Amino acid sequence: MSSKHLYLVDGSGYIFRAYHRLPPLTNRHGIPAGAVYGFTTMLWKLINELHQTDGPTHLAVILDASSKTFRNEMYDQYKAHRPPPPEDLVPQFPLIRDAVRAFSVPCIEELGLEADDIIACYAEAALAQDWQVTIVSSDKDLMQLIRPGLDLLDTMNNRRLGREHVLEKFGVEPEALGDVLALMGDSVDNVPGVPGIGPKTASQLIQQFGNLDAVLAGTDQITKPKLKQSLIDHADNARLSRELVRLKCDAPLPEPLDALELKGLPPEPLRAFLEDQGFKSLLAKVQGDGPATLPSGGPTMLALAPGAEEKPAPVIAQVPFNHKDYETVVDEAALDRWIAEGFACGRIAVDTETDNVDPVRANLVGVSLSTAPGKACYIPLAHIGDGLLSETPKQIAMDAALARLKPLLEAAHVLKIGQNIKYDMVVLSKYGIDVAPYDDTMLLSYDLDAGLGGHGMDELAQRHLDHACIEFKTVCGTGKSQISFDKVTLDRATEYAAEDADVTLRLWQLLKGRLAPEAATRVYELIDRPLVPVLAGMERAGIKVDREELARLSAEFSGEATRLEAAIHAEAGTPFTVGSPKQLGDILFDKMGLKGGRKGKTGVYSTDVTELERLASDGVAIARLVLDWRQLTKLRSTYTDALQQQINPATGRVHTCFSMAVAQTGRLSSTDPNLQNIPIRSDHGRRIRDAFVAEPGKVILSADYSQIELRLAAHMADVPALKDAFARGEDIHALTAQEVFGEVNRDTRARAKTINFSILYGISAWGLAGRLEVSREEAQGMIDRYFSRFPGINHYIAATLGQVRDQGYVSTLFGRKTHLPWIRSAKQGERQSAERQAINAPIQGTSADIIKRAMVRMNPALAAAGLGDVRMLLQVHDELVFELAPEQVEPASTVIRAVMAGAAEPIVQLSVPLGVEIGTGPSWGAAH
DNA sequence: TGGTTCACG
DNA sequence: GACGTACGTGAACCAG
Repeated sequence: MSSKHLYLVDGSGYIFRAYHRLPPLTNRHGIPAGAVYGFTTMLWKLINELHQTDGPTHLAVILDASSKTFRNEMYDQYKAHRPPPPEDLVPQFPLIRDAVRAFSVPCIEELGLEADDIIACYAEAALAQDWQVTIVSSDKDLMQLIRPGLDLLDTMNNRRLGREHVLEKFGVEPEALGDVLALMGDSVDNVPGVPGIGPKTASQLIQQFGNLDAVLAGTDQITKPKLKQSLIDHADNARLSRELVRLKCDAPLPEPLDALELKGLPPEPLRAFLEDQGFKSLLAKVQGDGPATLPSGGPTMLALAPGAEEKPAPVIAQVPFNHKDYETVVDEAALDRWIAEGFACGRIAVDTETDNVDPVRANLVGVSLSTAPGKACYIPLAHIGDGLLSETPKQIAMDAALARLKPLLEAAHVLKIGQNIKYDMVVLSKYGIDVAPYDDTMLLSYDLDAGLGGHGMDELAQRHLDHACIEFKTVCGTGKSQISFDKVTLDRATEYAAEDADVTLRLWQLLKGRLAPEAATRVYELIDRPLVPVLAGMERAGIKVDREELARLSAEFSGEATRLEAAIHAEAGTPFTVGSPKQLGDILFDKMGLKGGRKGKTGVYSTDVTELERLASDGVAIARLVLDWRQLTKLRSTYTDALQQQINPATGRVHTCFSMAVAQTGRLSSTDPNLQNIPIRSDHGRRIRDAFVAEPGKVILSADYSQIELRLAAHMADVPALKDAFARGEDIHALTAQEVFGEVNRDTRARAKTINFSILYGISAWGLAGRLEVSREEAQGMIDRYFSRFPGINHYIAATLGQVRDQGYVSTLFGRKTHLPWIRSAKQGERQSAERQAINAPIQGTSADIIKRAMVRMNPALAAAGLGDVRMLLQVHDELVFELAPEQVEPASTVIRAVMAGAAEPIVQLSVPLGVEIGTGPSWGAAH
């Protein structure tokens, strides 16, 4: 075997992938160059990576010279439906040839031949001389060439494709692949194939008969009548298709094989080319200046350039966990030693232990500290023993300990490191301590690894330190026998609490250094970290609810529900548990014999709102009754009853907890209670909002962004018609209705609204068809019209999908990443789900970034306007809720509107205005 | 505990 | 040609 190894790069595939992967960028001369940049990067990456393995000795890039080839003489419809290359791609072709030459690599094309044919010819010639051949492509036509000594390299997943791949994908040996391709045809290249035959059937037929001729000769053995007839009717098409997919491998070589020899990579021509185009980040990489750094001016391409994410995780020699080494601090001298140590280190991990998961209700029970891996202590402050046999253990007096800890926790030159430090801030603020400066390992993890797993401490310790933390429940128990932390013995408490601080410090050491190389500094420092004390303040503030009003609503909803239940039982002819989907399904579809299908793996009938609405519109009385019953019981159990329980007796208000590291996209979430899903859409529901009131002498002000996600989509996808409409303040759904349906009325506007949301969610024609209750074809037609009327959306989707497949994550305009590992799932459903998430996450996430920035700036802006006592209470994704004096409404509205509308700047300049709508009233409901 | 349903953006 | 039937959340309830 010769030691020579030829690499043939399918240049056309590279170009189109580069084009669709990158946004429309221009080079230093103002010429479109996104594809040039992408192509150059990919080629550099390829050569660089191959060089580090047992690399190629010969390499060439193969391009298509023209659109007309010998195949058009065989079949004039060949590739006839293929649209011409995009307008902004055409001027990039010559630049791409320049790029290849800059690498000192031959760039080969030949009139009348497609790149695939030239590749086949070179492959044939090289194999004849016993060379190894690798074709850099994932094109299925080229897979026909696979044989011993020849494989394909799919750079998208860095996979080698050989015989096994063809067998797995098409069920046949590579030699028989041409026959399969001929039967199935190719709608993109307009290879006719045989109608009704796709990859599955084609593969099955070839496996059964051996080859195409045998299939066509053996139709009498085929049992399915439709398939048999189609094969007989279109036998000629099948034979023609066989010739169209056959690669021509006997043409003379444009350059001799030896001319493809790789002579290293002379730096000068490449440097000159990159400099001329203004590809600075790539230039830096080529010159060995290390990985791409943060974006600095110029086009956005730096942020998209691959490379930085491929660093190996740093290996830190791990100090073992030994719980017996932790110190229980019970005298002031020992405490002073630890505090001095904290000042000396300049950073210290801190964790508080309390008697309640709700920080607003919690009392401080102890504090743990850590200054180095393995070195941690616990300072018990309010332990009371088990309350039965043991006595209250000896501890430092709370006041004395806090007086000593306060200077450390507030010292400007000592960094306090916490895991979910918002909790500790809320607790400590009740004791007059304002923790600052601070870092939060939960947020570090969230801003680096969103989408790769949870961000709780136990999970992070397992993932990064390979350490299983002592579980809270093994210390305090669970369920009825659970005890509060102040009843835990000091030695158990120390093991648990000090470990938390120890783990937090270790995690901080691992995660903090990743921020800059992984381009997460901006999101962490400018958005999430500064938001922590803002949210802590909102949680402490809480919002007043009118308990009596809630109780009245509960009683009213109860009464109505009881009446409805009786009516439902009467309709059903038997009493049953209306709240049981299983029993309801059996009553509706078995006993009453209504039409409806089984759903789900559990085999229960679906009785959800769409199903019941369908029945109700068919005049089924019980369906409407059940819907009304469900609404009332839902509102009562989830809201009017539960909220009364949630009122904090000490403050008379409800204090939600905002979670910063739960949502995959950067949004907040709200729990205990969830105040982000308080009803508003129904009349019954809206009355619940009226129970959220201002304290006497104050009013509620609600400010919400109007259609922020659609505006961001218009900006991010660069859609002129949508941007203009937003700039002029037009009704965007009406505009969409006009463009898609040609007229605006109630119905078309409602449908247009659905379509607009569908686009944000990355819907399929099937999904839209279901929502609008039209056929799949009609839905596809609407989507097509939408894409043609609003060009840019298409490109955004293609570029986003290319990006996520390439790098495994998508980013917001501010650089927040959402990792989507399922994008590489072998299961189609999981993959498609990840694709929809990829389309939505940058939009939803950018919106989340913007309102978070508004929140970070809000209190200082209000204070600067002399409105320091205006209180921000809630955030509901695109809405902020405030409590203020009536005379403050006017000046505060000005400040709030300005802060919210300008929240993206100066980091991001939007090409659409952000609209802010403000309302006020005695209650949250009235403020809308 | 998992499945179902439904409240919100 | 089969597949699936919109993105992101949290809470309550039923049934096993």
